[in-house]
Amino acid sequence: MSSEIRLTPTSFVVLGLVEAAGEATPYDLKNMVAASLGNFWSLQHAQLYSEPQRLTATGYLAERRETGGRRRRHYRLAAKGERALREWLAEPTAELTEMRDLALLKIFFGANPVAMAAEQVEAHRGKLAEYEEIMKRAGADLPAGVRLSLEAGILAERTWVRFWSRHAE
Amino acid sequence: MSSEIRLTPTSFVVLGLVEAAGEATPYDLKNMVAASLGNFWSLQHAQLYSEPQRLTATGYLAERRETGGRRRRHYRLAAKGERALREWLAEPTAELTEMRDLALLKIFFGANPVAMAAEQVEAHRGKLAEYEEIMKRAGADLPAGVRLSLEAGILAERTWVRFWSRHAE
DNA sequence: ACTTAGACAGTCTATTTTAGACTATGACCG
DNA sequence: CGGTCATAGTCTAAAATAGACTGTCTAAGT
Repeated sequence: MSSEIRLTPTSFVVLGLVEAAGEATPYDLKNMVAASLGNFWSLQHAQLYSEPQRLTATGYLAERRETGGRRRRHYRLAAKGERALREWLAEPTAELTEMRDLALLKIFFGANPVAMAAEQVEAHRGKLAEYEEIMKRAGADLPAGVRLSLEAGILAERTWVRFWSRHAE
Repeated sequence: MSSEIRLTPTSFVVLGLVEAAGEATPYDLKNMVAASLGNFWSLQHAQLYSEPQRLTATGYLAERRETGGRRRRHYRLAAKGERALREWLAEPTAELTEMRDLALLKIFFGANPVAMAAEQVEAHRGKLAEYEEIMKRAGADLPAGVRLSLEAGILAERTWVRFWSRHAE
């Protein structure tokens, strides 16, 4: 439990996922991210190995290490982590969606929108279809928060499909 | 012109802005970012001091330094930078919008959406109003690409206002 | 029994980016 | 002349990214 660290969004992603799983290895986390929140909050898989170590060193997580075989590390929430997560969840934020859209950046600097549009429409349609599929299959059993963020993703993708379609000529 | 560097989106932001300005100091760039693309592609102002140096060292930009006073550095596009920018603009991308939304992340992990919604509606309404104001005042004279990305921002903000309003109860 | 392909699981490094404190210069006002 | 505000720039530690690289286990085919 060395000197304190700053808790970043990445930290809360780890804390939140570990809580949801009860106990998880970095590899589990990686799969959880890929299947859900990775769609709207991307991070490097290497982070899912280093961040839990940071959080363990400072008492937010507890680690249990396999003695044989791959000596995997299994993490669970420590009381301190639980508390930190609760507090973070309770605190509303006025921070806005931050977006990074390479296609839009190119347009801004004068790239030809028609040339961009075809690929973008297709890519966004694909994402939209994927989300709608998840919603159709699993929508009803999803935890409320997960479903809500999925809905947000669907709305956002629809917006982009509309936007780019308009410029596809 | 030392060993090559990787050109990142940040590099193209600098190249693009320098081209638009003809010649610019980091401080000019900082103001340009704040007034326009900073809304949809955030970056640290310190980057606008270090990135042009990187680009100058590798021949993408040319630097002219004031001899007296503040010894400001003025940058303009070198032929190599011009070429790189052209190529980047011409190349379409299938990369999707990447978004980072703290409020949504909290919701995902079970935060109370009603508690989040009030602040979010207000913040997004504010942003939307700001964009619409710019569009109303300057819309007609804006370069096409700039106007288009502004339109995209407006659509996105409307989507978010609608989403959060629905949950504001 | 042996091998090998593919899924599973994790590590590493260099570079970039972020957060944000800190410093300095010039211009104008009383 | 001194203060204050806008202008302009620097610095550092910590965190994140890109992506190559290395192992381990299982199961199917030979």
